[in-house]
Amino acid sequence: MSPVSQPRKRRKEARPSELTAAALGLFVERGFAATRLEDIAARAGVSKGTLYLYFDSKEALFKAVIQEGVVPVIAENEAIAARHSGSSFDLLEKLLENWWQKIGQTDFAGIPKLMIAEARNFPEVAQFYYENVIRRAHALIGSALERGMASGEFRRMDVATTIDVIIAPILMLLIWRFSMACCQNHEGDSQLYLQIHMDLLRQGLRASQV
Amino acid sequence: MSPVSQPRKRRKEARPSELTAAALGLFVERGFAATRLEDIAARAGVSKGTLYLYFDSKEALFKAVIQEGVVPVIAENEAIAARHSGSSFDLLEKLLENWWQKIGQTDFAGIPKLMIAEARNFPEVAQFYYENVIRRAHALIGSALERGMASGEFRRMDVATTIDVIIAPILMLLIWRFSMACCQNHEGDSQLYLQIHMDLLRQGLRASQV
Amino acid sequence: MSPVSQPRKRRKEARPSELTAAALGLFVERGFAATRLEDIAARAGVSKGTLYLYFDSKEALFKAVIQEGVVPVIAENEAIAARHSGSSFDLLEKLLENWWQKIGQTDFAGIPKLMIAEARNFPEVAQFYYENVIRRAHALIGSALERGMASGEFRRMDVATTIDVIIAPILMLLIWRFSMACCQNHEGDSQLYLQIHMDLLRQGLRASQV
Amino acid sequence: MSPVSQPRKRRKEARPSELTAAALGLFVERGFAATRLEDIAARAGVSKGTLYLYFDSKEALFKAVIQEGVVPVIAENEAIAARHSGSSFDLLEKLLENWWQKIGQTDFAGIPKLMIAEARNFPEVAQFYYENVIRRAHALIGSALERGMASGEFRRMDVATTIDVIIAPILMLLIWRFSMACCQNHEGDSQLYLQIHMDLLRQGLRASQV
DNA sequence: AATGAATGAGGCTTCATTCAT
DNA sequence: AATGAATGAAGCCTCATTCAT
Repeated sequence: MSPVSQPRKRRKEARPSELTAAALGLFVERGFAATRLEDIAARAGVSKGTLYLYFDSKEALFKAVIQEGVVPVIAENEAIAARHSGSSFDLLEKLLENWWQKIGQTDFAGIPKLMIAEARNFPEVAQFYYENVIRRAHALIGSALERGMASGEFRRMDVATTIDVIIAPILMLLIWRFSMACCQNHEGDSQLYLQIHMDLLRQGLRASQV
Repeated sequence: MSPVSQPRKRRKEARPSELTAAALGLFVERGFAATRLEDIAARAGVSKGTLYLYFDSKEALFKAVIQEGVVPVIAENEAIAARHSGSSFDLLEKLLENWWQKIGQTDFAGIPKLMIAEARNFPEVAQFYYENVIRRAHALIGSALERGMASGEFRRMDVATTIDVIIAPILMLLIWRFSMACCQNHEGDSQLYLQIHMDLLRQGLRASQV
Repeated sequence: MSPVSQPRKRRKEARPSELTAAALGLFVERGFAATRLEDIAARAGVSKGTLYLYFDSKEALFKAVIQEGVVPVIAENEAIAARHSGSSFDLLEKLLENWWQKIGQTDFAGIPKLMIAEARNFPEVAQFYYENVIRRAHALIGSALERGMASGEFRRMDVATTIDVIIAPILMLLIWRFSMACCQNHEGDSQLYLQIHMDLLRQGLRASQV
Repeated sequence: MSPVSQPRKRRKEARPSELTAAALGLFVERGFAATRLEDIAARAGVSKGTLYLYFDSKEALFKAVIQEGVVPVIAENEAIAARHSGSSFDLLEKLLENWWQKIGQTDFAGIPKLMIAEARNFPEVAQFYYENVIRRAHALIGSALERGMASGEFRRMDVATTIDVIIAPILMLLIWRFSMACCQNHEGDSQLYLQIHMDLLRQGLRASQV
């Protein structure tokens, strides 16, 4: 209860996320199989055995990494959509902006690459991620598109597939950053990339003015 | 000299690509580190040791897989672009069509996912892939965009970044197929997906009609 | 802090030499290449993996075996020579006696056979052994011979080559013990062997009395 | 029967010894276990499979190497001893001279090192070598010593052990050449070495005058 | 007789996991 | 709670041996 004991306690409670953070970094960098628990422990500043105090196995650690990666940004965006009143395209931009703040510019940005690389090795985890992130994100975009079509702002389209096409460049931005980006000698400008994506969509989705 | 002696020789020459084909399949499915050479050998119908008659190591096999994945479809597309005379958007569609035939519907479709998952573990291979595939593909799209801007068909844009945005959904189509696709209960319709992508682009790239 | 915690630590420190001892025995018996790490581990009462906690590789273990085999007997003999005051032949006998006590009758006796069998496969190790053992031993014998020649006790001779001839039977005694000795049905009497060697030398080195 | 067919036939008959010669060289250089049959085949200028036309296994090849190494020099020396009429020391010198010509300066010189290194792995081969080479060589030296003692030329001695001491430097000369010799920067002078050995023996074996 | 492609047992090495401290 | 020494299963790779040509 003394102030001295606080850092210790906070430390203890913070441990799991310190460990998953270290694990996420290495899993993204090298892949699940090629990452050694010893390296994760070293990066987190603990010993190998300590990992087993918090996670039953390497696989359990992986699951925790992904589950922790499902941050409440989806819920946030659902709330944003719920109270949005402007144009549908504005909504899409707001959602993207929030995603960019909460995911794209944080360590969680590595999750998509990791999940894609390991989906087939961990089908249940992939399923979990799909249900809790992808499906909800799709629904979110989908309702924005439906809303825009209903109002006449967007042209008619196959919504389900259009969602995939819209999301693809956004995911790819992150995937690229954690894979081939090192091969490019020029820095990619994420802001510009996202802006161009939205520019294309603004015009591409618009109901043709006759 | 006799035709009888051929099968042996033909086998010898055909082996490497039989092996890389098997390896590609498993690398895409499980990742490089999680794939056992024994499984690759089994899939190719040979023994473990046989792999070493053709490749020095697992890593060398990986390199061969990627290098063999650089099929001449790029050159083909360069030729298509060179002799194209219609609208620039038509050119983009032709290039996509050929890519879909030669890559998207073949075993090579797995290469992008594999390369993305392993890029950081094999920087030289990634560099090779970048130089020989990505850079040339970018140049190809880029010249089509420039051509369309020059003719007034396309609106003005930051070409370099727009290329990335345009390519992203195409790459993502393949990446998805070899990763999260298994989580979806509905079949993805690739044709529809590509068509929608092109629809969005057709309208999105068009110079605004006053 | 408690004495109870000691055994673990003591073990940790004692391990390397337990392992090299086991390795020496098997390397001498079967040769480096024909010895399996698993057998070394078994002889030392540990598991295969434990070896790698202390040595990076089989080759590193070999090096350690040799380096540990360079016991300070040479230094001891150098000290003996430095303070010797009797006849030069007496000195040779003292050196031999000490060598016999500290090397010939211990596990280190196997080193010469091992080193000879593997010298060409491990040139750097051989070089190390040569510099730290052989060269110093030669210098030691050499100075005894010079001393004896100077005093008139020994006849004139080509010292460098004579050293080799003198050492040969001593090395051979050990080499034989770890190789062909098993083919003989009679026990070799090392004491007698060494005594006869010295007898031949006593008379063979003596300056002719005219 | 045509002259043209001769080289072929000679070739065929010569094969086994070409193969054992290549094998001896590599066995001596690297040891039995560390030598690959492929390298032996390559050195002999044949393919790996060809070895199995002449030898059942790697071990059989090793046996053949040793057996072929038991050249009739022993028989020769036995004949020399039988017809010798001069001093006993002269006989020892003659035997050594012949050995030096027929073994010491030929490829067979590597046999002792090889046999010593592998004796414990191939006890039957070692036994064979012991019976057919070592025992007979010992008997030869032994009878010369007995002869010299009987005539009063040599002093009294334990013959069996003295033989070992006498032979040791001779064996060591060869063993050294194929092991540690590479560590010395100066060339060893074998002639001088053998001469010094005999000088020591001449004086060392002599019956004390007076 | 000769080849060399193919095999698969076996060894070195790694690393997830356990457990005594 | 934390450590890190120890384990042993498993994978990469080698190479003696076989066999179709």
